[in-house]
Amino acid sequence: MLAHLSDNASPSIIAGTNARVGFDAQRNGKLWSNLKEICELLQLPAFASAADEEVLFQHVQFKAGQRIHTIGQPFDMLYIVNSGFLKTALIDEAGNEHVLGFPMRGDLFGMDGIHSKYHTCEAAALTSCDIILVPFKTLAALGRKHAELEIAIFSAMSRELVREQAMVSMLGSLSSEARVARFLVNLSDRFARMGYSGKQFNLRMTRQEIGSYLGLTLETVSRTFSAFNKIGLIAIDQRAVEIRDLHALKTLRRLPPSIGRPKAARPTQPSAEAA
Amino acid sequence: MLAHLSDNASPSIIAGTNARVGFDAQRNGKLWSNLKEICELLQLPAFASAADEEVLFQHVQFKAGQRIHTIGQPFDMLYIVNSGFLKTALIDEAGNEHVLGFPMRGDLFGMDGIHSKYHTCEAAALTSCDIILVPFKTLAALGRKHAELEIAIFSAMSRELVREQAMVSMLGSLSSEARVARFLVNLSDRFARMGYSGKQFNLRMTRQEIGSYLGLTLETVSRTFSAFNKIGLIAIDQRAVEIRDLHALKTLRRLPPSIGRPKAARPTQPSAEAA
DNA sequence: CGGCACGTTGAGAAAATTCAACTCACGTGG
DNA sequence: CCACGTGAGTTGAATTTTCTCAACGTGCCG
Repeated sequence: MLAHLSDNASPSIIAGTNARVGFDAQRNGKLWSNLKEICELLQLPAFASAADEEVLFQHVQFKAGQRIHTIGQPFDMLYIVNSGFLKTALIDEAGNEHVLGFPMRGDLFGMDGIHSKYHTCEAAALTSCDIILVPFKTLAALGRKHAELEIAIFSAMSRELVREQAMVSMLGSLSSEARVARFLVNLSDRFARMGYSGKQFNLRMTRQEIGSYLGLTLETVSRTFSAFNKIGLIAIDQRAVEIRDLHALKTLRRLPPSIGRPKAARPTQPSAEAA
Repeated sequence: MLAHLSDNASPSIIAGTNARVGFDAQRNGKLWSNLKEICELLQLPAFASAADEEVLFQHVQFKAGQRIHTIGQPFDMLYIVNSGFLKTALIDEAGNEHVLGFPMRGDLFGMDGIHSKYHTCEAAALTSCDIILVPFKTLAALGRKHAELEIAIFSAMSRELVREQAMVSMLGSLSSEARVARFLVNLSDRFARMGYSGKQFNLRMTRQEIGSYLGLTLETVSRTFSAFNKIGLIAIDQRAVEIRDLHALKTLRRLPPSIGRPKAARPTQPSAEAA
């Protein structure tokens, strides 16, 4: 119960250029961050002049299940995750959700809306979240003022582009096992970078959401987890994961045939038998 | 035989801020474009002050098979297609190519390199191409000068992001037939927008490249084309395509079972038979 | 203590791949 | 000028992978 929340996806106070820090930082249990803090959070090289900027960005809390933005909603903000876990997703014509990513601390999202001025995907909180609102116009204006910041914004978008390209490549060519393995390695990396254990962590999303993200069914995800568990690559119990053999997960391409589908070893010549 | 080309992916003349238009536009058979022309080519709203900019951007010609940039190559340019057809692709650890897109006239590419300062994918010409070189530093500086241009660059990157998200969603959830259908519809749209016929056109890429792009094997692509041909959605002969039923292609989810795989109608009860 | 969403597991079906043979178009060199 | 080699494309059959459907555990919230 972190804070009282207005409602679904429409924070009524607009982040921007008002506010003195000491006072407003505490008001309503909300926080405000300056440009320097944001650069650090995003792991951008905080450039010299950033410290001089007095612009403050508002934090807003969301509870699990709440949407930060929805499909079709007019775009005017970017969002930075200060804490908590989210998912971003597309809804296709048939009404099926397709998960695009799982933003967490330090991740920037909402950039899908820049082009059409409307969001083309939705973002929802998987846990309680603390999100920093970054009015796009404010950010663009700052970019025009500070060359390093402009480049940093381009860079952040480029990074997202590269990430999605890797995703496309993975979906296009890897087996289900390899996809699940890489998903775990990726989570492990991100938890480690956040200062948490990269070896033991809790999944914040359902098998369904993982499957949607990886282009697999929830059953295939579940079976693959079980198979990894059986051969000692991981230990998994519900949402609690322990990475046991990171290297194997990183390099895994395909499981030996007999593991995933427990079938008697097949003779190399499947010729005359089983009459 | 459009022009004499230096070599693979290393145009020796650096585009930038030199050059008087009338003279250099013809020198060496090369062309130079100003900011206004580029905005038009990219279908950006050409803003007022763009016309005043005297910066010129160099064109370079590539022949089919040549690479515009390679993986690992230091990034300093963006590229705009003035004419011709290309592919962009990732090479995975196993050495397999994974096609990411097929840039054509009006498309901007090379943005993958902004983040890491090195290109993470390669771009190769499928036909003879005329490419405009846009030094990234020059573009960023212009963005800082013109608010509308800065927004337009963000917008172009956002559009690419949304395009890739749609791709991820497609790879994650659509059948092979639906993917191929959408691929054809997408090509049709783009040809039409370029002023060519959206009904009849030539594929510039192999079945292998289409398959790689769609996350399918070349055989599946070929079979799907044949099936579409058989039921009259398209007419196809080698690389020549005629779109016969655009609406059906747009809405296709899955082919009726008997079409793709010509098998005798199976009894609803596959019980006692085939002794 | 239900009710219910989440997760696991199995068996059979469907989709797509693999392997293989064959055809076709095109360009090169004899 | 035509034979021939080669890369591209087509098609078939068998196999593999993944999905679908279904049943059953499990843990949590009201």
